[in-house]
Amino acid sequence: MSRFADFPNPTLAVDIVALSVADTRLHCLLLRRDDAALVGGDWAFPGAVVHHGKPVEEAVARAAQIKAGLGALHLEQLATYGDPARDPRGHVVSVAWMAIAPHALLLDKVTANPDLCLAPVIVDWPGETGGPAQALGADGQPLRLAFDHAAILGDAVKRLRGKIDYSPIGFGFVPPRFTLRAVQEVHEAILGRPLTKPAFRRKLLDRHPLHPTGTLETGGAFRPAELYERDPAQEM
Amino acid sequence: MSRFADFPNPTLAVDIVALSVADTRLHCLLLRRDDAALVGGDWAFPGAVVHHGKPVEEAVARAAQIKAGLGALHLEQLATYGDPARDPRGHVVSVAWMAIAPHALLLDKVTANPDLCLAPVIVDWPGETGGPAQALGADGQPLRLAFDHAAILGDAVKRLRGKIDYSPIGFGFVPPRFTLRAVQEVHEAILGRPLTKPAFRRKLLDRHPLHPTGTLETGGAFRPAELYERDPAQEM
DNA sequence: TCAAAAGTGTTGATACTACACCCATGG
DNA sequence: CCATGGGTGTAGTATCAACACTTTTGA
Repeated sequence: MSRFADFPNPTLAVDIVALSVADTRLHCLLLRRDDAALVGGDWAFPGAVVHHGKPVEEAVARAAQIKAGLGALHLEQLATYGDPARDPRGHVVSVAWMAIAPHALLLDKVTANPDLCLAPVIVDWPGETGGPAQALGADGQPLRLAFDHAAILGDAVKRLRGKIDYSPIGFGFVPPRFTLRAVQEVHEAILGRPLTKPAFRRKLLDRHPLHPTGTLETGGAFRPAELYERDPAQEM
Repeated sequence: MSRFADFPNPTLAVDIVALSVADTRLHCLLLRRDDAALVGGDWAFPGAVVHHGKPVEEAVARAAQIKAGLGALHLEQLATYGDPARDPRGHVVSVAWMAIAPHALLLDKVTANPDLCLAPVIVDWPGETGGPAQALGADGQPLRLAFDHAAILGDAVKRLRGKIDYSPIGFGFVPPRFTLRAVQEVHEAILGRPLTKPAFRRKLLDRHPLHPTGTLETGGAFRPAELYERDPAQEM
């Protein structure tokens, strides 16, 4: 390490793109910035600096748990963003991570912390083209995101769209017991288009080992749907 | 940046996984290490340290061009590896990049630099399971790779296998004018299994805008194949 | 004219979509 | 018994893999 100390080093950080689905729409967790004028936006993803000698995952845990209050959830590395101009305060290279959680879990943290918000996510581009994404405020207007976080958000959506079909990642958005309709809403929110119910049900049931629990949804009007759960041996 | 200078920082570096296909087998470019005892292996991917204020891509260019002599080729970020123990000399977080090139291009660099080699790549795991990969020496025995480079190599192959079907990335392994058979060999090398010719031809021609050039392959015995080229407007 | 590889046509199986339909429940 | 969403059956279509076949060249 003596050899490396000679080089002037960029700072290394992580940013957490925490996502959930509600009302057939993707939402992301954002943290209010005091220094909006300095960092070029009012809102940003929760982040943390990587410390020397500690795993990158330690910074991820710090950003996700302490700053945003998240517990155990699905975490996946997205990409690393290294433009020297991305942070006006200095050269900060950031490893972006995507966190997937049921909406209620993120909502709890938002109500507990007034500096957090859960903003609906909008993408302009169709399919898997790629590009930046927007987060909407309570008034329906796009929020000003700091740094390159609009681009990171777009990359997160692109990653999700690319793997939602074949991977079990969609189950990260629903509680351990869920209706098939809830999973369908997750897929519709991510893909940004409606799906046909019978086709979706069948694909889901033969692609993933799901068990009907026998218990039914409660609280809804009309016929209650059956609750399913994933095979506990399966991982993301 | 004054705020960030307080934190002790890991060193940030890049590693280049340069890949090509020959003899229906994937090959990777490796650099001989003088310090094999220190870094835990005789061979490693070419790398470079990221300098403060310079884009990460600048380090990629340095690692790819100066150390390995590569020119313009397809580059794609793989992932970032941050285990504090991955480099015995100190905490070095590395952003791994995949470089795709025609085999002849890498072979030229290897013959020009005796510290480089182009090693066949072997994976134990089937399909898209994932896991570490091995690079073979001239004697057919696995080479000792430094750091976590066996895991990085495995991740590179996994990425390739995941996107070779729908993405045009396979064309990065062949020259601008190529036979369809050459592209098929690339796909077979990446997937690790034989493909049927008619199905492959049709899928390739449907999915990508390819133009027959009218000129034929030369130098082969038997019937020469037609040379195709990609639509110049298309990008990776 | 023969061997080997280029390139094409056809068929059978599979997967997916779309539509129609039945079921169960609260009011 | 009616409106509404849960859940299933069926048929048409597009996709894909395997096989057989024809074509073209060098020796």
